[in-house]
Amino acid sequence: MADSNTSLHFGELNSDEQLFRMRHSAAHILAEAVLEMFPDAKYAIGPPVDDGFYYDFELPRSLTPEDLDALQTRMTQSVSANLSISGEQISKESAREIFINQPYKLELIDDIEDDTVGHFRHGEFQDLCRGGHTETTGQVGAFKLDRIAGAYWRGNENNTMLQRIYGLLFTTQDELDEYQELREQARQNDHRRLGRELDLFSTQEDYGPGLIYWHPKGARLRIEIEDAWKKAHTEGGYDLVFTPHIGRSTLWETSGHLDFFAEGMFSAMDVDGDDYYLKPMNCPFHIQIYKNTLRSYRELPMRLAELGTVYRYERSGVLHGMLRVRGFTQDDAHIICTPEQLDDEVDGVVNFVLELLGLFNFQNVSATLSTRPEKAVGDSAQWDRAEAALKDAIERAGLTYEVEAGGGAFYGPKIDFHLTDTLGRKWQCSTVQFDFNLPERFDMSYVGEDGESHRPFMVHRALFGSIERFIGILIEHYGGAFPLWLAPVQASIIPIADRHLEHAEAVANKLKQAGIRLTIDTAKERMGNKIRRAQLQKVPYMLIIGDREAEADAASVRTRSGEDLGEIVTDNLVEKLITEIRSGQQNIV
RNA sequence: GCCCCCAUAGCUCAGUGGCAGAGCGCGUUCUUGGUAAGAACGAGGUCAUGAGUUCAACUCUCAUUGGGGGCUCCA
Repeated sequence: MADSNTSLHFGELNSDEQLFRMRHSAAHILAEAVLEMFPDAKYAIGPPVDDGFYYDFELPRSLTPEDLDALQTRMTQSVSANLSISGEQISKESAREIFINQPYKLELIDDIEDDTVGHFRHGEFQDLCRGGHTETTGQVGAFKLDRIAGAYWRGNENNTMLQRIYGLLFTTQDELDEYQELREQARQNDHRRLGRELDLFSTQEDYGPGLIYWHPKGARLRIEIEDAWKKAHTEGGYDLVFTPHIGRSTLWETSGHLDFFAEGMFSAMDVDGDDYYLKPMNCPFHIQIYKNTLRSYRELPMRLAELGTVYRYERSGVLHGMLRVRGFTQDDAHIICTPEQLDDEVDGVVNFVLELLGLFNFQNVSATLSTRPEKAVGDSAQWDRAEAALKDAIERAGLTYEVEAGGGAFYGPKIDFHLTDTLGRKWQCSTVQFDFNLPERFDMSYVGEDGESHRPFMVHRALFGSIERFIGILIEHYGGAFPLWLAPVQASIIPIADRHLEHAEAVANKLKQAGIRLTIDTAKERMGNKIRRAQLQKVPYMLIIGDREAEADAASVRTRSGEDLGEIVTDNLVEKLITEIRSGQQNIV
């Protein structure tokens, strides 16, 4: 446990540490304000976070937004008083006396292993705390209480639900304002908003939450992505398959899903007296394809890939746009291989992930390696082997990664790759998971060089994770302004007057023959308005057709970034667009 | 699932215990134009659903459904 912070001065601190202390002190000041407002409040914990701080409380009533304003005002008073913040180590006994009426603090004290605990105070306020504070309450910078949320005590859903107050805090008011401004801009890129504005997808709230309807433009985006995926997989040595959407209960009994994943599955449907289930995963089906005949080591590695649509019962509170849904399509594949092939296969998958994400210009991909949990199937030698294969692959690829010790599934270790949405929330997309369970349960085998039967290794992997989630993130990533090859509408042809329609159609035909997706805006509107409409739809190119262009068999080209490329002869325009489309697609492999 | 908030036109949102509103979008007509909004007129609503309180409920209360922010979960 850290001791008092008073020996350090701000000048010696790097700014991260300084900000951390400001946020931590602000949390204390918040707790002080809450205790003034509610003398009976029970206060729990209040750490700094990425954009500020929070503190959890048990209160006699629910907080309202007005309460936040009042609390903010009280906090400001404490800041103005510029009280000195001091800390010391005290015995657990004296701590228990101080916090005699604070059950959460007492629980924390009990769990601290040292003989002494940290005790911090400013003015009348005191808190159990390991330290890391500013010297006075006047040094906390610019803050704004932001929102109220619920949070379980110690993150356990069996415990009391506390009220959490989040505050934003930055060194200066300018930085705080800037952060709030940026956050507001980020909201403009929310995929749910853009999905509606750009007519990409919808959910039908009356007819089942968490189910995505792909509108023509969203479907086009998806088709382009799936086509690229299929091409890359075919070239990458995968075999594409299709499997059923439902299976008899016997399949799910063998796979263990009815034992371990029943809560995540939709209820059974009766078919001729048997229970059938919608698939929550594709694995058991791919395994059937493998097991359909006796396999030789010569056939391995076998890589079976499918854009497999699965349905999972997700609890209502977790659904979120396209990012967490109840029906989604995994770009799933199962690699079945010999132990000798393992390292190459894992390398191949990790590189494939990076190539595919590279196609969409995702930067700063971070990985998590999750290792053996306490309850696990398979022997430890296998686990060691698999974990080493994953770790080596990730290091050879030069990725930064975190290790989540014990975070693996009971059936095998895994690597996850996370992408970040517009509001900074991380979502698991790509994943590479070993499975020591299903090969056993389904008694998978191959005949080795030695003529004996062997158990193969099996790796689950998904590059996008789910098409829905990936495209949701992708919409935010591009802010709806997709690169030309992905744009649902690549060009909008804008005739200036009705007499230019004929040439507009001639240009359209040439572009269409080259496979370019376009619309002709024939509305009885001014050109300026048509440009505006195309602009709002984030159409990459606007092709203006007037007298001059009709004369020259050309179009005046405007980009959605507002650039005027001037008049381009139609044939050259086709060439230009095709080149740009191909270069976008060929970012891959 | 849990805590809090929310639900009014296709969208974004005002509003009141006593006749339902705006902007955008949509339709019609006029306008035929040169790089982000031409004009006029018009159509759109069981104010999410169900119960309750009231002379009277879109408005207050409760429940349900759905949405949002978190928490938990995501073998």
